[in-house]
Formats: sequence, structure tokens, C-alpha cells
Amino acid sequence: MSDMQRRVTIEDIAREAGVSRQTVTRAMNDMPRISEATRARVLGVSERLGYRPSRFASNLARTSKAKTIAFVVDSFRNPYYSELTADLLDAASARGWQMTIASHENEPELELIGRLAGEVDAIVGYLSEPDETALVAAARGVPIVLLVSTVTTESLHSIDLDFISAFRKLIPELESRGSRRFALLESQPLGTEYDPSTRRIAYEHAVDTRSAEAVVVCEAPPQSVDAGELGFNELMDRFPDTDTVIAFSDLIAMGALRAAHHRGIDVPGQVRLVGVDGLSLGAVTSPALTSLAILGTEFTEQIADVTERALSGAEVPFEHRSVVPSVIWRESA
Amino acid sequence: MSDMQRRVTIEDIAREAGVSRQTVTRAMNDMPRISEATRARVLGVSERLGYRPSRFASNLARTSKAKTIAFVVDSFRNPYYSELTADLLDAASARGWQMTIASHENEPELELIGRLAGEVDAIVGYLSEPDETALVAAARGVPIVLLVSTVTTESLHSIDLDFISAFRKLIPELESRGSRRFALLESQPLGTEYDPSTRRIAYEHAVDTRSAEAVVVCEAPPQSVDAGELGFNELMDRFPDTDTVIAFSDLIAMGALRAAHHRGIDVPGQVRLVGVDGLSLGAVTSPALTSLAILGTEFTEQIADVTERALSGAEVPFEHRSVVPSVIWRESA
DNA sequence: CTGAAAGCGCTAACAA
DNA sequence: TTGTTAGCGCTTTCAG
Repeated sequence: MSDMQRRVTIEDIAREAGVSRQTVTRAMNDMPRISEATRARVLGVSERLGYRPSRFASNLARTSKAKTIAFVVDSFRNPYYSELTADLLDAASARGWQMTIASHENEPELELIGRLAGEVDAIVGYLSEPDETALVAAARGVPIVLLVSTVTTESLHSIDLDFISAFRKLIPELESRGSRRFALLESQPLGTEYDPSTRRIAYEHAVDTRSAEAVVVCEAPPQSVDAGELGFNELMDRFPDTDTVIAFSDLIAMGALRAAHHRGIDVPGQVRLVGVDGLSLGAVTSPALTSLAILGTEFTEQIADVTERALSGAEVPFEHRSVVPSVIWRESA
Repeated sequence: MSDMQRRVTIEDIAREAGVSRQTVTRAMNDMPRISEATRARVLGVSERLGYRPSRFASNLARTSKAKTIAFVVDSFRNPYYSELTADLLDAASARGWQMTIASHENEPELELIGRLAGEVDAIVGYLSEPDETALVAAARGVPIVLLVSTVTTESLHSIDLDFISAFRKLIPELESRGSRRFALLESQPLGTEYDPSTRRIAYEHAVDTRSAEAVVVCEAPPQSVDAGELGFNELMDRFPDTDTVIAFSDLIAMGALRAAHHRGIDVPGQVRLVGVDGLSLGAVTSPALTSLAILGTEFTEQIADVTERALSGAEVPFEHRSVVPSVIWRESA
């Protein structure tokens, strides 16, 4: 019967307080040219009526240039993503952008993109939808910056990681420190059909044929550390002469470390261990983890830079950058 | 001289494509009642002109009910905050809200609040500004939900943690498992004047007078783990008969664990160790960490619930809830 | 299938 | 100190 839940607007407050809409604006936004008395009265009415400003209306009216980007990842419970989020937030803040976060754990990706498109000025993140056209359509004019391992796209901006180059540098460096028999602790998303990761491919390219066959695949999330522990045990059983283990991620490497302790294997004395990601967490294990770092490299800046272009609506073609992970030498290798 | 960087609007596209603005909208939003030919042409023009939709205008026009909340913390590099963020994101998504994140590491808090106020419908988080009036003014009508340890406010919503009750339950449970001499590894934000935390106060209330004096303060961030290691060593030197250590946070507890290993102290055999926070990280240390958990309790749901009320613009008075942390028993105690 | 009109809720300029 | 007048850029009717 009564108020069909109509929104309370400054109009209502103006009427109730017996002033003009303008005066309400002045009171709400702490602007000058209004007496303390009226301000207080208006604020009182506004609170009594439960007024909630419409950020859409006010931003439109003030032709605000505020930008907000969405950052999409698999899960913010994964330290790699949460550290990357923190890094990107810094880059975004430095540019005056707001950043909203979203994960596609509980929602179909295209639906998520659609919702975000209505709320942000650019969407950046790890998307898995293979159909670019659908992606672009879902984004309704909002630019997308894709973070991927293998870029096949022409109609989107993207940044990828060049693991081929990274491994081509890493392996010889390890060899110069005495490594001879490598092995890889590969990871596979839980409950999916196995598909070799680009990390594995890069690894196989960089090592001798015998090492190339020393690969154990662990089913990773949600508890990658446990998976790493299991995987390391299997690996040492099957390839006992391994002297250097490269783990798919730092989390897996942490599990391997734990397993090594249990087996009484000294790291790096008997087996050298290298993770991937560059988690800051890796600095507090003992021994501290050597890692092929993505975090803390130029990755973040490249993302921010491409996003900046995307936001500007430049008529330039789609950007496509590549960054090479670089080793952080700590104690484990 | 030329275009003073005027924004590209649907008007421009309409003109350029020789259609009405309406038709542009239909093309951009993948709506029906438009021929494929026109849609393609319009989309082409839009891309060529580098058109970027104004989310403010479109949301205003469609009287969208989309809500976005801001979540403010000290730093997303702290696992406690990043796990809490993941939890709250789930709660927010479940309610159909977007969530933007912000930290007041690099910006005066009031300025940050002001910026956020223009972009979101509610602000929730750990704020440190002591002057509530200033806070409310900066928020310009946007509701604030404060996460605090001691609530002194009447003009804001808030949720606090009841450590007094938590410790009053924890200590007897530990005693029933044989604990006699407690000690606290307290934490102090780096470079600040020391001010006893509510956790310390709660601890002192719950233990015997002798244990109440066994307190070591460590300067915490950014490397709380290291601080915990240092602190534990000092603590065992000064209070060697301690049989149970309670750490200010799980991170500090992890440092203590490391120190214990180095000193050859068995945990929990010789010394029991309890952290605070309930980090999922605590499950992968060895021994796994017993913790007075905040994460994974009703805390998140309470925050979301209060935020929901705040968003609704209810005329009800300010909510003020309290949640009691609860112990997760793992291996370290 | 396409267009014209009428706002969405707010604020920037100006007047009073 | 206050009010009036125009929009901000887009989408929703409703006609054509």
C-alpha cells in the first residue's frame, strides 16, 4: 500500500527540511555557503529519513573522472593471487584508481564479466573463458586486460609470462652451482583433465632428456602444500638420484620442503629446491625458498600500464606484452 | 586547439553511424530489436572512436540497485587481512554486492574515506581515525561499519572482538591440559608508542598474577614472523619456566615456532603454543598451530549483516555487535 | 526494426 | 546564505 520502497532522494529531504535541493547538496557534501544551522537541520532530516546518496547520480553530475578497475582471479585464498592483488592495488592507487575484486569461484565467468562491466571501467585478470568473442560481448564496451600463459588473442589486451626464457636462464645457473639431475613437481588443478602447463613445457625445453622425464604431477588446490608434500615423496621414490627439484609454485615447494625434512633430506645440501611465484611467504621458511619470481617483477607495472591505455580509449591496437620471471636466490638453491 | 579531450558519448557514435542514440544503446548492450547489420556497424564505429561507456550514466538511467562496499584495512600483505578479505568477498558476492578494497598505507585516512565515499555505498573496515565526527563528515552520508577492538562510538555501526570472554575460556582449557606458567608474546606496531592491546588486557585478566607479568612485546610488521622469533627467544630467556606461550597473532606464533625449533624446544611437548587469528596458514606449519580464531567464526557474517542494515538506510539506531573468538585446536597446544 | 521524448538523482553555474 | 536553471550520459517508455 504505502511507499513502494521508493528511493529517498535529496528532493525528499529538501521538502521535509523546507529548503532547496541545492542546499541539501551543500549540507551533505560539507560545502561552503550554508549556515551551520541549516546544515545541521538538513543532516538531521537526512539521517531521520535514512537517506543514502546515489553515487551514480552524483558522479554523473560532477562529470567525475574517477576510474575503477576490477581484478578477477581464481581465489583470493591463494597467496599468489592475494599478494598480486596487493601489488596491483598499490599500482592502482598510485594512479588514482579504485579497485574492486572478484573471483569466479562461485559464478559463471561470463555472468561475472557482465555484472562487472556495469560497475567498472576496465576488467583485468585471469580469465578462463576460451571464447574471446563471448568475452568481449559480455563486457559491453568495457576493456579487458587478460593475464594468461599463452596468448592466442587479437581482440583483447594481454600480458603473459615467458617461462621459456626464464627456464633457459634458470637451468644453466643451477648447473653452474652443481645441479645435474633435475626433476619437476608439476601441478594440475583438482578434478580436471591433465594438460601440460607452460611451465612444464618450458622445463622440458631447458633440461636434458633424462631430466625431462622426471616429472611428477600433483593435484594442487585447495591445499597445495599437502599436494607438494605428497608429490615430493613420490618424486624421490621414483627418481632417487634427483639433485634439484623445481616446483610448479612456491606453495608446492613449501610442501616439498616439509617432506624433505621428514625424510631427513637436507635442502639445499642434498637436494636443491626452487619454487615459482616469488611469494614473500617464501622468505620465512627454513631454509628460505629460492623462487622463479613473478611477484615483485615488472609484471605488475606492465599490467597497470596496459590497463592505463585500455582506460584511455586509445584508438591504438590491442597491446600484447610479455614478461620474463626472474630468480630470487634465497637459501634453498 | 582541437578536441579538448571531450568524452566520446553515444551521441557521437549515433551521429557518426547515422542512427539514433537509442540504437547505439541497443547495439552496445546486446539488446534485441536491432538488425545484425546495424549492430555490427555501430560496434565498429564505437571501437574506432574509442568509446568508453559511462557506468554512472547507465546505472543512473537504469535505476540500478547495484551495491558496492569498500573494505579498508591496514595492508593486504598481512595474511590476516587478506584471508578476511576473501571471507568477506564471499559474503558480499552472496548478497550481490561488489567489493572494492583499499588500504590506508599510503594515504591519510580521512582523504581515503572521502574518495571512497564518492564511489561506494558503504565503507567497512579497520579505521584508526579517533575523531568520529570527522569520519562521519568525510563519509558524506555514506554509512560506515567500523571494525574495532574497543568501541566507544555512538554514531557509527561497529563490530568488535570480545577477547575478555575468549581468554576467560581459553586459559582454563589450557590449564586442564596441564598448563601452569603462561606467557604472552605481545605485539606493538612498529615505531609507535606502546599501548597495551586489548588482547594483553584480556590475557592479564584471565591468568594468575605471576603469568600476568610474563609478557614480552615484539615490534611487529612488516615481518611479524621474525619479530615472533626474536620475541620468543627473549621470552624464554627471561621466563624460562614458561610452559605455555600465547602469541598476539598467528604470524608471531609462527616465528615463535621457528625459534623453538632452533632452541631444541619441543612444541607442544615442552612448551605449548597458541596463536590468534585462525589463519589457514597455521594448518601447514609443523606442528600445526592452535589458534584463537577470528577468521572462520561468525565475525564475517556479522560484518555482512550489519553492513546490510547500513545499506538499507534503515531508521534504526546504530548497530553494535560483539563476537567472541573461538579456539581451533590443532597440534601446537 | 528504428526513433522521439522523458527522465534517473545529483551538482555546477549562475542569480537573488 | 539561499534558490533557480541547466545539464551530466544513458536507458526507458512509447510511437512510428
